[in-house]
This record gives sequence, C-alpha cells and structure tokens, in this order.
Amino acid sequence: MQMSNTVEYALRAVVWLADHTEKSHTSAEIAEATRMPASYLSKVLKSLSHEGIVSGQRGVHGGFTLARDPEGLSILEVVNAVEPVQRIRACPLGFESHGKNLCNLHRALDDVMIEIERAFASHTIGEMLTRPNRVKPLCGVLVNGKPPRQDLPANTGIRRSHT
Amino acid sequence: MQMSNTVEYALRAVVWLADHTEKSHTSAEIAEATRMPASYLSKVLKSLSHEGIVSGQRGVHGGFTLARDPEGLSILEVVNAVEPVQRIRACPLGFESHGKNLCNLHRALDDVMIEIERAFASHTIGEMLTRPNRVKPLCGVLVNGKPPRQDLPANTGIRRSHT
DNA sequence: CGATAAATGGATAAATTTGTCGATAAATGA
DNA sequence: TCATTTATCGACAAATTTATCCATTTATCG
Repeated sequence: MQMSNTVEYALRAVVWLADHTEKSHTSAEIAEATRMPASYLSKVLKSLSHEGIVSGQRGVHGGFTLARDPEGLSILEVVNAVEPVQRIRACPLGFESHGKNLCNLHRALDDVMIEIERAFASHTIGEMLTRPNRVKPLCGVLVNGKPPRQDLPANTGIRRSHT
Repeated sequence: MQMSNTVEYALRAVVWLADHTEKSHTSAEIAEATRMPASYLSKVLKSLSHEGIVSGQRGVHGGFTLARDPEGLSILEVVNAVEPVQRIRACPLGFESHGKNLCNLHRALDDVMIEIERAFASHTIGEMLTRPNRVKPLCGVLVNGKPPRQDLPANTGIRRSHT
C-alpha cells in the first residue's frame, strides 16, 4: 500500500505553484523546478485545471497559476482531482442484493478509506508553506526506486519549499 | 486512491479460512468459495504462507489452514504480507542530504500513511467473524468494474461470513 | 514403490498505469 | 493577419501490476 506517483506529482506541482504566485508558469518550468517528467506533468495539470485547482492560460505569456487560496485548499482536494479516494459502498462481489449494507470485512476496509480521507482533508496546501521547517529543499532518496533524472548543486539555504 | 485487488483477495481468503477451520482447504476450494481467480489466489496464499499467516500442506489431503489465532491477527498483518504499507522515510527526490528530515509536504503524506497503518492495525480477523452483522454473505457490485465470473443461487440465510 | 494430489516456484501473458509524443486550438504580439 | 507560444487533446509506448500456466517438489494412499 503506497502513495502513488501521480498523487506525489500533483502535490509537488500545487505546492510549488502556491509558493510561486508572482506570475504564471509553463508546465515545462514547473517540471524543471519540481523535477518530474514534463509530459506527464502536463496531464496531471490538465486534471488539476479541470477541477479548478490550477488554471491554465494558453498563448504567449500563458502558463499555470494556482486558482485557489492555499489556506482553503486541502490535500484531499488535490488527491481527488487526480486519483479520487474510493470509498467502498457495496461489497465487491457481483450479486444483486444487500444494497449498502456491508459485511464486517468491507465495513472495516471502508473505515480505513474514511480515515484516509480524513487524514488528507486535515492538511492544507497553505500549511506546507507557512509551517516552519528547517529541512533543506532537496533530500536524498529515489523516486519509485529510480534515481532522479539529474543532479543539482547542493542547496544550503534554509527554505520552506516542498522538497 | 483505492484498495488494491490483491489486498482484497488476501483478506477474503484469510477471513474465509478463519471461518472454516474444521479442515484444510485447497487453493481451488478457497477460490471457488470466495470467488476469485484460482491461479492468482495461489500466489497470494504463497505470500501469506511465507509470512506465517496461513500454512500450506502439500500432498493428498493437503491444503491451507490459518496459522494464526484470528483474534490476534490484525488486518494490517495480512495487508503487509501481500503489499506492505510504505511509510515515507525520506523525501522522494534523489539527493544526498537531510537524512530523515522531511519537508512539510512529505511529513503530511507520511502522517497519512501512519493513519492507514493505524486503521488497518485496529481491526482483527476474529472481529470479522464474531461481530454480529445481518448482511447476507454475497452482495451486489463488481470486482474492479467487472462482473464476477459466475452466478450463485441467491443465499438467503443470515450469516456473518465475509461477503 | 508407484500413482496421485496438492503446494511451490518461476516463466509467460493480459491488463492497467505511467509516461511520451505529435497534432490542434487558443492567446499574444507585431 | 501571421508567426509564435503555450495549453489541450488524443494516440502511442514503456513499465508495472495482475493473472495464468506449467514444471517441480512434497506428501498421502494403496
């Protein structure tokens, strides 16, 4: 059970946009800054745009901007835009009965999904930027087991950006 | 964000075994009873066996039995046997610093993972069988959007088995 | 011991997710 | 209006997950 790549990408992009509101940024620029595949990011941004979380503007000085107040934007909303949290509303076997009554197992599993929703809902994007944190922006592990696409000069400044 | 099929299968099998302890059951028998792909179930049972949750016995009257006391067996243990809950221990970008210090975003995401672990750990397999529940055993929806492989005579008895 | 039943392990195939690419549409500036 | 920039859309490719199949091992029965 693992956080998906898509969710990670979406959140990195949104947090970064929230931290760079001066102007709009092209998807290539965001991909560069947050170190993720540019072409896949396009797709992710499309979903986010579709849900009104970012807004994309075409043309010469276009790009993406955050369309929502970071303080009022929960992580859950971002997650749901790209990969909705799926509640268990009926037992996952194919029979025509019981309606919404779940057996104990699926009741328990749905409880887990509820907890996941609650946990995602309890954090805002704004919080990511305003909460003090001395961690330097880029730390050292792999994306899904693979090394990142390039190396960066070590950044020693204390910032509060996403990693 | 969704509960994986593999997890669902593993739990269905374990709960069913916990409810049928009279003798051992072959993987084909379990697959039939719990309506899941027999050959894939083999693999799942292999993992469960490897983790000591079920024990497999080869040969003529072999099969699988639950190797643990259902009351002491948490859902988390079953989940971890087939698809471990992955905590976020370092920021998922590939740089050589920061150790275990996470930025606010990954701190929040890891908090979600902790909640997931907690939620899974808070239920036991035994609970699935002993808690009263009037839901009839097989209720009506699809496995991953697909209809089940066969139909069953409607079961009208009130049981407490997994669905 | 020989035949059979069943798990175990690993190779392969199908399906889904993740990621890339190119064409099209909209906006801007000249 | 034309060239350029950039999002949007959809087809395609790669990788991963899910599922199947077969060969091997271990056990039981006669």
